[in-house]
Amino acid sequence: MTDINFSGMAAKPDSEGDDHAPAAGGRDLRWDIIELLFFAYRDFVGDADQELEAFGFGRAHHRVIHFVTRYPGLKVADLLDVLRITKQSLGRVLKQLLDEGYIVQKTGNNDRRQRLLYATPKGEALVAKLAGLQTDRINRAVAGIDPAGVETVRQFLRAMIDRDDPDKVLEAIFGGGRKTRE
Amino acid sequence: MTDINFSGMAAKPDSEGDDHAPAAGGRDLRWDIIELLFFAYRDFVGDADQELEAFGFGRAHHRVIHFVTRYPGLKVADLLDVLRITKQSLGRVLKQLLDEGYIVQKTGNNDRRQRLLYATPKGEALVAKLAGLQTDRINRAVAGIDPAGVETVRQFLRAMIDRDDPDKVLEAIFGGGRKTRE
DNA sequence: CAAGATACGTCAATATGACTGACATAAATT
DNA sequence: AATTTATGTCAGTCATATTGACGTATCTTG
Repeated sequence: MTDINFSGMAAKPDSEGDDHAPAAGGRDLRWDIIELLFFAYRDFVGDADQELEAFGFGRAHHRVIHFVTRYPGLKVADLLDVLRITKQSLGRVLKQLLDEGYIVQKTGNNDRRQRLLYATPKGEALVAKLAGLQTDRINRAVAGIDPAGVETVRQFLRAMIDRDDPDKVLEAIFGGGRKTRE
Repeated sequence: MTDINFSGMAAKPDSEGDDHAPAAGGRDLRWDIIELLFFAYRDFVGDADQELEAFGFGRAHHRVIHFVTRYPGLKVADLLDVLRITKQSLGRVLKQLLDEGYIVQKTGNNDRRQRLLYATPKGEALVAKLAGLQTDRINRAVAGIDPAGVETVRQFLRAMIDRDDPDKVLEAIFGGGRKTRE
């Protein structure tokens, strides 16, 4: 797992006076969320890892095929914004997915320089398989939470995201308007 | 960023009948959480990246110094369980942190083979700085959420974590109720 | 139209953080 | 005394990321 820097809890918090973390006893109110995010995300992405191995892919492939499936017609430049990697890094992974038939490119109608990306049925099937594992985990996690609570979770996650430079995908997520769906 | 495989939304979900994701319009109820987790985590860990660069460290260093600060006296073996990496991978990073004075080792009292890890004031200061950025983000995110809602968020995150093989740190986190060392 | 900017692809070199496998040492356990 | 455990380390490899440079097709602009 990667990558992931994850978090950090502070040894000497000073922001709220009362917030400090005495070793393993007496849990605090905010740093525990840092840790929870680390472990939750670690296990969440771990779900897909085993499956990916069977296909000879890594997490980078998952991210690419996922967003292409989810946002058909995504341009290469859009993908770079979303993933925040360089085109050189994307290149290798994207080429593999193209060569192995998980993604196809179509020349843009308005701008023929663009290569619009689309998942093939093969690609969609892979994404569906991987997403199934993760939605299963999410469904289990929200099992004991009422609809209003689930909306609160969504609100929290949305509020954790930077909105300074919303790329195309983030705009879709945030509905362009207010935070909640619309 | 690594690292991080992240998520995936499915193109053809079939688990709940109603859960499917039509491109970028008509957002669904579960797959959006997959994406939200990806972006939230991406930005969350991104907070620390710039700071780490200034110190010449990477995310791996952050994870190590963080947990050592948070759980003083952690054994090397405990750290391997938490981070889920091999000792070879940990070795290089840990050695750097030791050499540069962010961490010190002490021989275990009961078992003299053990190297118990402790953060130095220098190490704690770094962790505090990094954690501050992340708790700021969390505090901003929960600003519009009432205490009960925040507890719901915590409940959700806890439920996202695998409990099969709880390591020492996870026990502390979940012991919140009773096993926490206390 | 010519010049420049843009979207994309690619070659080359490098870094980080992970891996497997093997082996060494000290200290605890049997 | 033999074995197991906790840790460290050497050596090689892999996946994914980086920067920098360059090429080419295509769109935009003066």
